[in-house]
Amino acid sequence: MVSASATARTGAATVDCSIAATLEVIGDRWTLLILRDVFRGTHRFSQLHEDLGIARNLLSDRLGRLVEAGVLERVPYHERPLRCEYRLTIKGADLSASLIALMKWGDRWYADGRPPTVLIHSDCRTPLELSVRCPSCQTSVPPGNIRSTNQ
Amino acid sequence: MVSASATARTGAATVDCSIAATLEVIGDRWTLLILRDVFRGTHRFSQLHEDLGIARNLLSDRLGRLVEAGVLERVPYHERPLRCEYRLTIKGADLSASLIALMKWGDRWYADGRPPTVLIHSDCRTPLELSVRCPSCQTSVPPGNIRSTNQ
DNA sequence: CGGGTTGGTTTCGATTCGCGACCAACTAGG
DNA sequence: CCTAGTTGGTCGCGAATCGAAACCAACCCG
Repeated sequence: MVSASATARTGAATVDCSIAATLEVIGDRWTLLILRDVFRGTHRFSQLHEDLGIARNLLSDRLGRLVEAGVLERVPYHERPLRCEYRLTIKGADLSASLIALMKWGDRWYADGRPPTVLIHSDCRTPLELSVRCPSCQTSVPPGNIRSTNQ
Repeated sequence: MVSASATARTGAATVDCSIAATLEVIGDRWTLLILRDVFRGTHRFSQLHEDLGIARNLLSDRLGRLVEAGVLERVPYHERPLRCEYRLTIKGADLSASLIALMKWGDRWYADGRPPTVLIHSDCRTPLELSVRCPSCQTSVPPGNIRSTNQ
C-alpha cells in the first residue's frame, strides 16, 4: 500500500460539498486517466501500466482504491493463477458525463479546432453534445443563468 | 515557486487526448476546489486560504498557474498597495459544465438523496440537469450508446 | 529444467506538500 | 512618530508521496 489516504483533506470547505466528495474519489493526478483508459477498453493491469506510463505501485494502489470505492470491479478472466481485469461498475460508468465534460473543455481550448477523438451517438453517428439544461424550459442554460441554492 | 511543472506527465497516452490536456491544467488535488470557490464568489487570496485550508505557498502557486493558463485573471480592487482578486475568464467560466458534472456525480453517489447545494435556472428556479445529448435525435444519450471515433 | 507472462509488492532516492516564520507595503490608532 | 493590524505573498525545512527498478509468486510452454 502506498498510503492510507492520498487524497484525504481536512479543510472545512471540503465537507458538505459534492464536488469535494467526488474529488476524494477521483481527484488525483492519475485516477481520471486510468478511468479514461478503462472507458476506452483498456482493462488489464499491464495494459494500463504500459499505456499510461504510471508506476506499478501507484497503479496497484489506485485500482485498489477505485475497487474499494465501488467505481471499478475485479472480474476474473483466468483461473489458476487467478487473473482479474478491471471493469466499470454502474457507479463508475456514471462518471462518463464528467469525463466527457473534461474532454469537451480540452477540445474547445486545446485542440485547435481538431478534437483528437469525437463521441458520436451509436444510433445515428451524430457527434454528441454536453449541456446544462432546464427541464422545464427545455433549453440549454449558459453559465450566467445558473444560480446555486443551499440545502 | 513550488515547482515548474507539478502536473506535467510524459506518458505516451497523455498526448493527443483532450482529457489529458484538461488534466494538465486542472488535474491537481487543489485546483478544482479553488475554482469551485471562485465560481461561488470567493475571489481573494486570504479568503481562499481560509476557506480551503490550503498552504499559502501552494495557493500562490496554483493561482499563478491558473492565471498563466488563462483560466483566471488578476483584477485590481485596490491601488497602493496593489491588491488583486482572481476572477474567471471566459475560458475559466467554461469549466462550469465540468464542475457541474463532478457535483452531480457526488450528489448521486454520496449525498444520500440530499444534495448539499442545488443549481437552478435563474429564470424559472427549476433545478438544472446535465445531459449528454444527440442534437440530431434531440434526446439524451446513455453511456451505452456513446461511441468514440478518432481523428 | 530454463524462460516467459501476468500482476503485483518492496525498496529507496527524488519530488512535492504543508506548516510556520518572515517580509513588503500599506492603513489606522494613539 | 511609533506600534499594531491587514493583505498577499515568499522562504526553509521536515514529512509525505511519487516513480523507477528490483524482486516475487503462480502459473504456462517447450
